[in-house]
Amino acid sequence: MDTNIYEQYQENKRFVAVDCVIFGYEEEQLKLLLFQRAIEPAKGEWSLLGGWVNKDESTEDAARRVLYKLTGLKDVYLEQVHTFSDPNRDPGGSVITVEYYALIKIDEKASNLIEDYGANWFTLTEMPDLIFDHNNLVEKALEKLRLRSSYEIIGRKLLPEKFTLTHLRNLYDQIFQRKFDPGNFRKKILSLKVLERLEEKDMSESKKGAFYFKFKPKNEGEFSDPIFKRSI
Amino acid sequence: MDTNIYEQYQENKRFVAVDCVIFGYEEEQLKLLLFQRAIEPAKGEWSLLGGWVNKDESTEDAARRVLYKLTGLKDVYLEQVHTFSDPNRDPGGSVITVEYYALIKIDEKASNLIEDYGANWFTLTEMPDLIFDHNNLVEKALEKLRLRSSYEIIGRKLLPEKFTLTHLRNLYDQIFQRKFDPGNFRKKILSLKVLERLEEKDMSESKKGAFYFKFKPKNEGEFSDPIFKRSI
DNA sequence: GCAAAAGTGTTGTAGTTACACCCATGC
DNA sequence: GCATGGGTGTAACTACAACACTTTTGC
Repeated sequence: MDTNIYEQYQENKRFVAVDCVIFGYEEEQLKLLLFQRAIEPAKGEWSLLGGWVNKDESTEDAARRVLYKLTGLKDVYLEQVHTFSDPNRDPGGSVITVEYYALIKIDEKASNLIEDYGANWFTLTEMPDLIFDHNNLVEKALEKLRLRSSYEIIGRKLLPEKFTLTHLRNLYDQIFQRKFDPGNFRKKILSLKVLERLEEKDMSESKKGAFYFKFKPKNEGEFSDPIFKRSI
Repeated sequence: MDTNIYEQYQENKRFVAVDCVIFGYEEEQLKLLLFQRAIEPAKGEWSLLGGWVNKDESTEDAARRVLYKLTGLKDVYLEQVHTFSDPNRDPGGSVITVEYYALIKIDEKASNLIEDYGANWFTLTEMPDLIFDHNNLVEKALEKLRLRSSYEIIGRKLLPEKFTLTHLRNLYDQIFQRKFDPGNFRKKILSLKVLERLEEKDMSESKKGAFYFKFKPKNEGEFSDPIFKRSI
């Protein structure tokens, strides 16, 4: 964009950043990707992945740009969470940040890149304290993820191609930090008819073996029923 | 704030605005307050109430500031909706806008001030087309209002001090754009025990008369049950 | 045969819907 | 007395939770 007729209001232009809460699923654990901050203030302390929103760039594009640089991944699921703008939230200066959460499949390509940035995966219970208001941001992202997970089965972007219902239940146990009843969870999920059973079994977890499932292709514009109809 | 160690990144500072979707309840109708835009581009066309976010001001403070200037009201209910940042959303230049919705009680003081600004109340069905992406913003705000209204009784900030259950139901009918069953709605609302029945009746709507109710004072930190436990 | 996870069935409860029905009163 | 909104009652349905039970198979 070349012209901007608002240039007369120049002096109240603001720093705008994005922060990403990155969720991944590895070793049957829901994990969070955290970084050691590269610039002052609080250099070296743990934080979310952040970056400036460039001139003439949308915040979502900015989030995708920093995520791509970091993981090499392009098809990342992103959802906007909230915008934080307290002028004192960042001791380095007044910065407005737009928060997103991202769901990514952890694979080796991504992992190698990630390591180069001194980043680390943490479980929700083992994560360190974060800088500024980032602990709040994580809490907000979790709330949003829970809301989303109660409207649709969220595993599509987190789980591998094929997975057992125990894997999926385990993911939900961790998102909601509670134990779902195995029988009830199975019936609920299968009643939604968004999964397709493969003929192959995972024999690693039990003698009997558990059937693998995969997501049916998602028809454009189609919405599944909410997973939990009650007391969201 | 005096120091800002980010000044080196100066050139990607951004214009940040707030836009407010203002809901009010008047003549038994849920209404939206719209404005004729005062500056170019699209000067004179209908839009939401907007304003710049000043240097070292939070977006919520900015929203309260523009609302106060407009209505003289200080205790406005505000909820952040979403942040829009497509560089082409505003033909005048690249502007990031943080959207809030506001619930206000329409009274005379406020009305007078509002009129001075060439603003007008519209019902959802009669509102004109809005500039830029503001139609989308209204839709988003409505979704958020519906979500909120299904978690708690929203009337506190919209209805007058005393009101009948028919008034409240009528408000909900309009928020959700559907008809609630009078009997079921009554039982549901009363079971939440957040309303107190007054001894006075409203005789204007029926021969029998309908009892007025008012909200019980809200205890700090107390959350009411979700209103609809099923299928939000 | 037994442990252990996979998978199925059963029962009770509570939120919700649809709708019938009574109440009070101004016309 | 009857129309009208106010207000109460009830039966059917459904989602859900709790939990008992069966299946399979490696050890």
